[in-house]
Amino acid sequence: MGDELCVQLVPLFNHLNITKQRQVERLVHHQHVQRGTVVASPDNSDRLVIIKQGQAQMYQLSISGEKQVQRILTTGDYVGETWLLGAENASSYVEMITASDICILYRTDFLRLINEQQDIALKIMMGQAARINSLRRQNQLLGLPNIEQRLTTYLQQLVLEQGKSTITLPLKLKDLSSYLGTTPETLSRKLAKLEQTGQIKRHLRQVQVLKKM
Amino acid sequence: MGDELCVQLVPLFNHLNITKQRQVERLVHHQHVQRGTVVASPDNSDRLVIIKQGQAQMYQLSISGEKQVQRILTTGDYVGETWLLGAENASSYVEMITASDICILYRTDFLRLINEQQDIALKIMMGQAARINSLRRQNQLLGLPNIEQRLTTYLQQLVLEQGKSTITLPLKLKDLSSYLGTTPETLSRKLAKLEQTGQIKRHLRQVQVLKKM
DNA sequence: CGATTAAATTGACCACCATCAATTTTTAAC
DNA sequence: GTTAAAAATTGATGGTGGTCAATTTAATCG
Repeated sequence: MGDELCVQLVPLFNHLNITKQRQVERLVHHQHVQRGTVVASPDNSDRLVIIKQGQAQMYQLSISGEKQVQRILTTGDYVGETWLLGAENASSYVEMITASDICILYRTDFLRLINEQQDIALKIMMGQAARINSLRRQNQLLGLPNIEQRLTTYLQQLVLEQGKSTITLPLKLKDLSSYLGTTPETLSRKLAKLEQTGQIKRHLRQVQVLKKM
Repeated sequence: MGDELCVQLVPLFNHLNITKQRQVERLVHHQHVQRGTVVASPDNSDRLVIIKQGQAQMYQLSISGEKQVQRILTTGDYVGETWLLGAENASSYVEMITASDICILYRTDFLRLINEQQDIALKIMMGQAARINSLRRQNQLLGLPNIEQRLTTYLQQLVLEQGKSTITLPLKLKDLSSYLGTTPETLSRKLAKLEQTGQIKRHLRQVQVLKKM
C-alpha cells in the first residue's frame, strides 16, 4: 500500500488520465495518522482530506459539548470541500477511528483544480449531490415521531444499501444513538424489542433483518 | 417584471458577462405558475427550477404521508440540481406557496452548461456547499434532546442570519414545527413559555429575541 | 368586506423515552 | 493473555411532549 499513488486509488481522481493524475499527485500531501487524530475542526478547515486507507468519523459538538455523529468515512472518501467552497465550519470535527493513511489537498490547489479540470469539478458536484441526499434522509429519519420507526427505517435503508438482509451496523450503538437522535439505553432496548418480536436477529453489530418490519 | 431576463436576476447567472447570459437565456424556459403548483416530485425530477419571482417550499413525505418541511425558496433560489447530478429523488416535493414566475432548465442543457462553463459550475458547487451546511445545522437541531433547546437555538440562528434581534419567522408554525421535529401544539406552548419567562416578545410571526436566552 | 377555510391556541391525559445508577460484556492496551 | 477502560445492557422513575378535542384567531377567496 505504501508507495502506490493516492490518486489511483480514490474515486475522486482514479478516472483521470495518467497525465492529469500525475498533475494532481504533485499537489497532494501524504500523511500517516494515528487513531484519534483530528484532521479537521472549526480551527482547521482549509484543506480537503482524502482517506487513502482507514476510517474516520465526522461529528458535531453542541454548545453543551455533546457529540452527534454525522457520518462515517472509509477508504476513498473525502471531506472538507464544503469549507473550501465558502461554507463556514462552526462545529464539525473529523477524527480518525483507525490508524490511517490520508492525502491532503490545500485550499489554493483544490480551487485551482476544480477551476481548471471540469471532470474533477463534475465529480465534486456529484459527490455533493449524494451528500445532500444522504443528509436529507437523515433529516427525514430524525423527523419521525418515535424511535422505533427511526430504527426500522434506518435498518431498511442499510439493507437496501448493502444489498443483503444481514447487515453490519457501521457505528457503535453509542454513536448510532446520537445519529438517530436518541440515547444508547433507548436504542439498546428498541433493538432488544425488535429481536423479541422476531423482526431481527442480532449478535453485536451483526443484524439480520427479517421480512415484515 | 414581465420581460426582464431571468438570468439577469438570479444569483446563479447574474455574474456572467452579457454574451454568456444570452447563451443561457436561450436554454431557459419561462413559466408562470399558480400557488399550489408542484414543480418537482419523485416523478418529475429532470429539471432545474429557478424562482424568478415568488416563493416555494420543499418538503418530504414520509411513508405515513406526513409532510416534513425542509426548506423555503424565495426569489433567486433554485432547486433540482442534486437530482440532475445523480441523486435519486425518493420523496421530495417542491410546491409553490405564492403565484410565481419560474425558469426551467432541462437536464441536458444544465449538464452541458456546467461542463462548459466553469464559473457556473463553481457557483453550483458553492450553492451545494451552503446547502450541505444548512442541512447539517438542521440535523444538529433535530439531534437536541428537548424542543425548547431546538427552538432557542433556531431563533438564535435566525437572529444571526437576519442581523437584527426582531425577526420574522419564515414559516407557519405548523411548518416550523415539522422542521423542528415536533407538533404545532408543542411549538405553540414553547413559544408561549419563552414569552412568559421574558426571553422573547411575539406578535404572530414577528419575534423579538431578548438577550440571555 | 363578509364568508369560509385553515392555522393557532389551550386543556387534559398518558405513553414514550431521557436520566440516573448498577451490572455485565466487549474492546483496547500493555 | 491479562488488565484496564469503554461500551452495552437492564431496571426504576419522572418529565417531556404527543395525541385528541374544543375554541379562538387569522388568512384566503369570491
